[in-house]
Amino acid sequence: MEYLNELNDPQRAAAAHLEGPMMVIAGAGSGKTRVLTYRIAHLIDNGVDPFNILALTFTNKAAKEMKERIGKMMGGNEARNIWMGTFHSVFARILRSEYDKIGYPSNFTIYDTQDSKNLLKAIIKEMGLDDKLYKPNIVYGRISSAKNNLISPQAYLKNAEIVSEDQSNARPKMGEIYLEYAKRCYRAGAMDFDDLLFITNVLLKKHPDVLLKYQEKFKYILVDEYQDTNYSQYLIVKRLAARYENLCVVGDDAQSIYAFRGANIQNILNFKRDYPDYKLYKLEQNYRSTQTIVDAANSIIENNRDQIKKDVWTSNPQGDLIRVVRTFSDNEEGKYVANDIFEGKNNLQAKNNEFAILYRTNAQSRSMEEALRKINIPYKIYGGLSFYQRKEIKDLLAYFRLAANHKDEEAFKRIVNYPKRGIGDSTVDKLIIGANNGGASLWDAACNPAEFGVQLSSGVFSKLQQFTLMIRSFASRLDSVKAFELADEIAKVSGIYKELYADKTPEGVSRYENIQELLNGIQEFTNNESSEEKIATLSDFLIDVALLTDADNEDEEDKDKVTLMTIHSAKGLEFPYVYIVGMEESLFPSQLSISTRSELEEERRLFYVAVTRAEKRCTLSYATSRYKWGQLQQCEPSRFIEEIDSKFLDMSMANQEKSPMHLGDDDFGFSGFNQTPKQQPAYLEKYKNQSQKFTSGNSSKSENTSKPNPGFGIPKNLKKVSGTTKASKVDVSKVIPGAEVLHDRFGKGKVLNVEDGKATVFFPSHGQKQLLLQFAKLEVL
DNA sequence: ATGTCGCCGTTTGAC
DNA sequence: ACGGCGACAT
Repeated sequence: MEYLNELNDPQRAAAAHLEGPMMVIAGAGSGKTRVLTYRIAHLIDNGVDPFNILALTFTNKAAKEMKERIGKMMGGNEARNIWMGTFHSVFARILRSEYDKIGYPSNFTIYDTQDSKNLLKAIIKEMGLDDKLYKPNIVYGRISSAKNNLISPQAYLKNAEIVSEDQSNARPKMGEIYLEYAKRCYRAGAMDFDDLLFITNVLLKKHPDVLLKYQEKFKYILVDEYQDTNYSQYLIVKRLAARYENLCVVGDDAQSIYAFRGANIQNILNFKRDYPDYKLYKLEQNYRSTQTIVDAANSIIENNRDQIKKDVWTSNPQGDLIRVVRTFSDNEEGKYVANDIFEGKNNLQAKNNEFAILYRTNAQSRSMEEALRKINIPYKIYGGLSFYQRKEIKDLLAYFRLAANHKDEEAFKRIVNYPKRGIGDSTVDKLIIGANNGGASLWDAACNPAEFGVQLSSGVFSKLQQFTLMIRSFASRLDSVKAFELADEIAKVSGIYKELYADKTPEGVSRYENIQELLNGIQEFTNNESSEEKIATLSDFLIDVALLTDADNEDEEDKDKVTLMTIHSAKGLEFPYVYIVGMEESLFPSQLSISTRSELEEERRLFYVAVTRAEKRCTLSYATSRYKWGQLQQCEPSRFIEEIDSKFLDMSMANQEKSPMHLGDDDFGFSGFNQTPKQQPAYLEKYKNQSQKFTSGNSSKSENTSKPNPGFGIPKNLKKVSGTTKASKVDVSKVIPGAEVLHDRFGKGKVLNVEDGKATVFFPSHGQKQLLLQFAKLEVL
């Protein structure tokens, strides 16, 4: 037990806590994972059976890492028997074993977000509702938050407050959609992510014997990232812990950044109410960052009203000031960061993987990527479309799913005519109607169309039969054949392999490679999970796959690369040198999150998370202009920069007259239009004053923009549109100067001149902008 | 039954 | 700017 000596006093106290409810409030970098792992080891050393421990995390990765750490500490196989995983994976497992109590098949499908939205889209269409009003995203969000708050469709329909809310949003049918959606999921033997938690709650509530069984099993419960739990998760934990109250929750209210997806910070604040005799441990010593970074982060979070009082400190050296860098454009910001990393590698003797570039939105990665690529710095990007969400992967997985669960409606629809086999939309529509009328699954209707009143031509009927026969033949070997063997066969027999192989476009090649990668993964799974007693089957693979994400397979080659990611995905990570880019109003804090205090405070916590990722040096950068949705926008520095106590800031890079870097040739996208003031077309002169007026308001806040746009003879808010990619019904070159035109997004404008098939148009209605248009969709008025 | 065009949406995102 | 998807045309 000497490992407890590796901890500081509060850490040790928390890790040594054996019985009764406890909460650990852990400041950034204070060793919270360490406490969790040491406590689990300590429990086992004190005679607790690993089978009686449940540890819940927010990502598979976190669970895996913790398991490995405990395994290393304890030696032997003790750690293997701990139930450790995400809420979803742990309770999916329980639901599969208690399937008879909940009326689902044990091999129920898990619908991912896309499946759910597709089903909702279909339902909205079937109900004859306006899909402009009932947008799948909105409906899904509404249903999701209902489920996370344990509101069933029936309760939803009866809830006066909700009903009137939907009514005032002109969406009175929301409850009916929810009800139909729930029915259809049930009929398809499918649960969505929220169902996994919702139905677990139902199970534990309706079946006291089951509840008791798991209360007895999980005598010790630990929950990581407690600030990120939603109500549904909170209640599961509360129910399970009710008997023994050996509950340990760990979190940091200052790092709660997921309220937008249902996380409820109140869960931390309410712990005291639920367990009055709980013990509170505060981890306040930061081991990660320099004093400057810790103090600066504290000065940021001080601006929040809602927080648990704590005093994060460090005994680390003072370190460098936080550098604030201003550039003139997003591209230049990229160049600055790339260059600075390049220099840093030399001056600091640092490796690529010691640098991270963090941003608020994924779209910001582009300018960073370009700049890094130009000077050959290897990097890796997190985020974007996950491997498992790619179309080709979902297609192949749909074959597996349908084989395992014939009732899976979304899988059926996805592959019944993919690859093309002559079963078109009209056939599927007929089957859906038949199935709905008979209250049966799509599969049942497909097998016996006549029974459900579906008239099909004999040709289509036999094609359907071939299809169902094929699926059945896969199904017959699901549990007897090695996973890889069957998966490979399905890829071939279904025609997917051939279809993708034939496509020689770059995208097609990459799709083909993705399929191969999936098959490789299944091969690996087959080898790893097979034992002498049991082979790993495709059924086994399917149980895991719905809950897997990209982070679960890390590449070896990615080891020494600069990391690019959103701040959200950086939570829990640390890097010696961190760049937080795009420190601009409207971007960070996001335009969409500044209307209420709580939203703004969440953005601020996000900033706190970003700064506390840095160990040695933190750099903030902002651009004074950047492209957003193809439009050049003027930007002002983020309010968050001002919130940091200025004694921690090095502003020298923000106050320079000229950019610290050479201006790029094309940073402003004005080429051919703006070379010298002399060449400036006369017609611009008369708009100049107007335009300057418009811009001055924008840049007033920063004192450093005495020369906002040196060397350019036209007002900086004028902009060139290089032309919409998809050319055009209207030939712009035919537009006559002086004509009034209507543009599809900039509204009414006046044509100033036409040259080389490009029209220069002035749009007073659109922020006083003048646009150079080529191939634009213009209507002459 | 398959291809083309235009419109939508575009903060953050695990499971 | 740009990708995805659905409506519409071929």
